Amino acid sequence: MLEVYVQNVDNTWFAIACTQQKIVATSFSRTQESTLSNTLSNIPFNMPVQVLHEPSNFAKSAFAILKTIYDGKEAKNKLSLITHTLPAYTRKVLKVTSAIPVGYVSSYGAIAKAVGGSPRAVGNVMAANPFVPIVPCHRVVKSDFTLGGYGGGLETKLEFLKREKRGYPYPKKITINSGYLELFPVEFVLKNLTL
DNA sequence: TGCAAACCATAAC
DNA sequence: GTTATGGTTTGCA
Repeated sequence: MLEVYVQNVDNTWFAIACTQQKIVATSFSRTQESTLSNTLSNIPFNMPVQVLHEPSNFAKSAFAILKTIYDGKEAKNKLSLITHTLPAYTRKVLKVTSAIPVGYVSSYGAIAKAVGGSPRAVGNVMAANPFVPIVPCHRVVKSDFTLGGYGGGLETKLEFLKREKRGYPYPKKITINSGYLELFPVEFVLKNLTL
């Protein structure tokens, strides 16, 4: 039986679907309803679920981590995610996306170069990300540094990136297994958006 | 700039 | 099996 929790922190709703120690899905949004339905829609098969109101200790710590990430801060503790129910390619893309640090972005195409497949296939994985914002799909933008899409709305994606500004000056590459991933300072995106 | 064609993993038929 | 669908990219006018 999976446990699902919904909680409001500083005017944002967060939800967690989990076992005793592991995360199956997370999300956040403006309303309790959409947050809950988002999370429920990412639960694989039809695993039985109970929605609880009093958070377990594990849920409490998970909410704290979600909020830390949401605030644009470094999360020192990591949550363990249940991914074996997801397709292999999806797992690879989510894993590489997780390697993008706060303060940097990458692009759909750059991730495709790192893991194989096409930019559009990567976009499809982002759109279906069950672990928002733990897997930082908000740090994936188009190759011209415009925003691309975001489930929670582009405004939300932009605010996220603003909070993650770190002032890094240069792009860099990090090595993934046998390949590399290109990273760019968030400022490359923010600078472009002077309207 | 704008548009068409190529791209490729998934989910839905 | 097959098809339709993208949170894209690239090339060319």
